[in-house]
Amino acid sequence: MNKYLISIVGPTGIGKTALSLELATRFNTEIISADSRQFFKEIPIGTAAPTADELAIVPHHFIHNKSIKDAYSVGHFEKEAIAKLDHLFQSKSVVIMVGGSGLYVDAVIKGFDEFPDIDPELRAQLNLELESKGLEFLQGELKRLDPKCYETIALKNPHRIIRALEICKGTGDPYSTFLNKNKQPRGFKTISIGLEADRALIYDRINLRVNKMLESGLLDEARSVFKLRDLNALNTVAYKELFNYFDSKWTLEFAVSEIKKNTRRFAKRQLTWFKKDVTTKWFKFDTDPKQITDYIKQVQKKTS
RNA sequence: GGUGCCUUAGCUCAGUUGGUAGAGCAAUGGACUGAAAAUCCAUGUGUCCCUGGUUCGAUUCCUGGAGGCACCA
Repeated sequence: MNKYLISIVGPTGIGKTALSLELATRFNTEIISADSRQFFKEIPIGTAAPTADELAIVPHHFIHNKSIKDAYSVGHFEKEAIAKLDHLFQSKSVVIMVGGSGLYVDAVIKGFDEFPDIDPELRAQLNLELESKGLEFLQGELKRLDPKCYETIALKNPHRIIRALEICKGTGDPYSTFLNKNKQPRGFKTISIGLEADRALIYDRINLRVNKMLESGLLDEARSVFKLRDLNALNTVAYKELFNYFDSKWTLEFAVSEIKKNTRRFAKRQLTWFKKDVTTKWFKFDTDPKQITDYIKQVQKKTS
């Protein structure tokens, strides 16, 4: 019997959570989250994680299961998510995945190449070198250690360069030699559902949602993690802007408008990523879930 | 009512000694293999308020008008 992962994608605030609850109920199944910030239990409001009421309707996985203090990355997530799916598919033929983070969604659906774990000290050191010697120095290092990667990488992007270098230095082998190995085939088929709306409407919904977050206590939440501000998990829209307000660098009004702006830009980047997958079937955000259910059943019939 | 200043991109403004224009921000498009709500790349946006006049040519100079601001009444 075929196993199906229903992957729901779309820009932030478009209604993925609501649709996932509907579909999970209709298919009598559970939900996997592929959202790089909703893992963290300390920051539920600013990440628009499902509420306690919503979590009570359907069992969720990878929501509030980590602390912002945990070192966590897409590689860990891929392994945990696949293990969870294997388990769920023992009793379910359909599982729902809701994803706001394109890289995390692809990690589950398409898989990644294997990389050894790298000592975090190495990245810290490279970041210091970036500051003291500049990006050009790191580019030169990469050219020396992995000329093939140097040809194709975004040379002005420090994160990309540092990632490649930490693999080169940490393993002794060029980064590019780890890429495009045979990936493990997935034991399930994926049906990808996208939610869309006019850009102006997406932006309106984002602006409204930020206001709602503030009403729900976003300020207190941000204040409660303020002293941990350097953690990567808090390099996140809403928190980083409010930290500037707490520092008295920005007024609250300005911080809020920056949160809205940066959330809009985030939504745009999500759309750019998700539009690349031509297998995704796009629906208007307010489409009747029954119609989407019918589409899924149709695809199941065709591919079984 | 009088006097002065202003009106140029979505916003704030610069500029053209007369040859139809450019910054910042916003916006838009894109990239992405363990930082991804991260990080990085690329790109314009126009009745230069309206109306006549002078001029080969006016957004620029002049007349008149409209709107805004300030001061004086």
